[in-house]
Amino acid sequence: MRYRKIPDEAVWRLPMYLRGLLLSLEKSQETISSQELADFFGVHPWQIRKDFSYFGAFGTPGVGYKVKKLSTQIKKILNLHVSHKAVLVGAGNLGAVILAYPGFKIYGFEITAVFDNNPQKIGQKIENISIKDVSKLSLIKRQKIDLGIIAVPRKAAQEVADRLVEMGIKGILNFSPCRINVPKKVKVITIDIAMDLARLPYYIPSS
Amino acid sequence: MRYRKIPDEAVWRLPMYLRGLLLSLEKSQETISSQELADFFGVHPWQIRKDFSYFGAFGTPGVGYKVKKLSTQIKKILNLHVSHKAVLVGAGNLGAVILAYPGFKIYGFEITAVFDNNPQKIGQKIENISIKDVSKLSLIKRQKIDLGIIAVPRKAAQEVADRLVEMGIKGILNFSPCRINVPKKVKVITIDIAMDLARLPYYIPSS
DNA sequence: TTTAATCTGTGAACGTAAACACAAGTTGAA
DNA sequence: TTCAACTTGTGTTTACGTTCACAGATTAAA
Repeated sequence: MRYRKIPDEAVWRLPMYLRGLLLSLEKSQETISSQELADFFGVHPWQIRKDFSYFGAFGTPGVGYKVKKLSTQIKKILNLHVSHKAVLVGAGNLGAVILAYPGFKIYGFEITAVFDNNPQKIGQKIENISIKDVSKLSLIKRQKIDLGIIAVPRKAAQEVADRLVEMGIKGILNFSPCRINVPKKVKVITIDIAMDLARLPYYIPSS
Repeated sequence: MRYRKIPDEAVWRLPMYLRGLLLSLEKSQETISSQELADFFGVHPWQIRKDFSYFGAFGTPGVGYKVKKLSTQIKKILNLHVSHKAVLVGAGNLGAVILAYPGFKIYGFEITAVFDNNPQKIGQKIENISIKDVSKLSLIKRQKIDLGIIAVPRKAAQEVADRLVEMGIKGILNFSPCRINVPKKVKVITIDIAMDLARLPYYIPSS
């Protein structure tokens, strides 16, 4: 394959494909075709093949893809072949849900530290992790944590992000409904539930 | 303006612009330029002007946009000028967080019904809404509810979605980590936290 | 009234991604 | 060994979205 710029969209879709593959793997399926995968997600098979082709040739003509092999390769592309440690800031209701969320494991994520600024919460444990004072965030420097999850009120989000960047965090999942500014080398993904909900009514014919 | 197909991406960005406008409105700002708005989100001003232009001309050359007027117009475009009622299915930890989430209000959303299948939860109240048996979902037909929020385990998600569609729900916000099949007229947005997190490590140089 | 500064709205140019079509590889049956 | 059925990988075409550049509208100052 000649060199070609990899579309952001292709990278964006890989985790989706990976989820499907891991599900097939659970069902002990050995091989899967682009058609099967496509049906699973409601996309076109050529889209999937094209996306894979940016990263190499993983399949066998006439057969399809080895589920196990392909999922391993996608994990490698996404840098998910090694497990990642994450720090959670904000131990409120949302923080508790995130901590208890079972879905992180299949991607190899582990939340190993939790911080909050509420004195009543500091020292308590949720999901077997004791909540520490956010002013002691530098504690995470000893561990190899490269991801941060922000689940604090909007007004505190930017400050927390700044601190996380100082501590060497490379990627941030932000649940506060606001943009946060970080150096270019740090990747931020913001999840804004209300905004997502606000996208629905456009497609609903008004009553 | 000549007729032109409106890019999905433009629609997608409108709720973002709206959030910025509502924030400016809180600060009693009267007018705002595309440049100001753009700086706020880290995008280009011509992108914003172009996006608006698909829906009409809202600004004044030499002045900018009236914050209040523009936000009203965007709300109208997004069909957010009327408030929307939503039903929540799944009163677990995640459900409780969603119910308590303060961000829905500014877009005019209100969760007016909650369902679960756990007998221990049915009858209890959270946020002053009593949890009802999911088998009695048809109760919502009397109310004018057009949005559904799914916060149940993956295996139950499709079934819940089917029921919601039966009840006439037009849009679904799905927090289960799976695709759900619905008729074309129903719009679904799926939020998969783990998948979003899985998108980060690609951008992190491996250690 | 004139001029300079400001800012919007939009056609056109450009760049990127999706969709297509098919060559080439693989399998299994005849 | 041959042929038919199947599936991948990718160059090309088409569609779409972004960026650009500027005409035209507005304001404020001279």
